[in-house]
Amino acid sequence: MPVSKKNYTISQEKTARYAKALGHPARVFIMDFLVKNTDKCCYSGDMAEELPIARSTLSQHLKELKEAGLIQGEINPPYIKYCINKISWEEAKGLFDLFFNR
Amino acid sequence: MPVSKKNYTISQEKTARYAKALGHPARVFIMDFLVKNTDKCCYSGDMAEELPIARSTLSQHLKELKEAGLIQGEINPPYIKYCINKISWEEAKGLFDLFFNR
DNA sequence: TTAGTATTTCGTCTAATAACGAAACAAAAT
DNA sequence: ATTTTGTTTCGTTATTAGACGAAATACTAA
Repeated sequence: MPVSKKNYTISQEKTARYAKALGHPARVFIMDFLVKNTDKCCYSGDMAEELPIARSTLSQHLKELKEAGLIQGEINPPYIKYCINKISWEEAKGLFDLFFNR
Repeated sequence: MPVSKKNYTISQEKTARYAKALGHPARVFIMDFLVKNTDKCCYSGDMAEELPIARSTLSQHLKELKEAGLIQGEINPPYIKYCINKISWEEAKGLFDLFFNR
C-alpha cells in the first residue's frame, strides 16, 4: 500500500470552488454589479451594456456563477432578474475571511 | 463606431487574478500550509507528503502561485524554502475584504 | 568524480475555459 | 398567428489547466 495522503478539507474545497468562480474579471464585475444594486432589478442586458463581451459570453459567465451557487436568476419575462444568493455569499465571505485572517 | 463598453477596473482585474490563483484546492492547501508555518521553513517535499498529487504537479501549482505573486521561493540547497509574499498577501486580503464588505 | 537528494522542467495527454455568432426559446404584444 | 424582445443554448475554435512519469538541474556528500 502506498503512503496515505491527506485529502483536502471541505473548507479548502469550498474556498477553491468560490475562488475559481471569481477567477475572471467579468464574473467579479457581475458580483460587484449585483451587490451595488441589491435594491434594483439586475438584468443580463443591463450588465451586457457595460461589458466588453458578447451577450452569449456573459450568459456563460452567469451560468458559472449560478453553478457555483453565488447567484440566482428569477424569471420575470421577458427578463431574468439576477441577484446574489445570500447564503452562499455569506459562506464565501466567511471562508475567505478565515482564509486571510487566522 | 460601436457603443463603447466599459473595461474592467484594476481592482476587478486584480481580484480575479488572485481568485484564479486560489481556484484549486491544492493551492488553497499550500497557502494554508505556508500561513500556518511562517516561522518554520516550508519545503516542497513537506507539502508533497500531505498532498494527493505527484510532486511534479505540486511544483506546477507552486509555480502558479509564484506567478500570481502570492508566494516566493528562497533557494536553500538542496531545498527550496517557500513563503508567503506578504505584500501581495495583504493586497489580496484587502481586495477580497473590499469585495465582500461594502 | 561519482552518487545521492530535492525539486523543477519537459513531453504528453485529456479536459475545461473563454470567446463568438447563429439559432432556439419563451413570453408578450400586435 | 406572427412579430418582437431579452436571454440562453448550440456549434465551433483556440487557449489554458491539470495531471503524470521521465528526464534534467543543482547542489552536497562520499
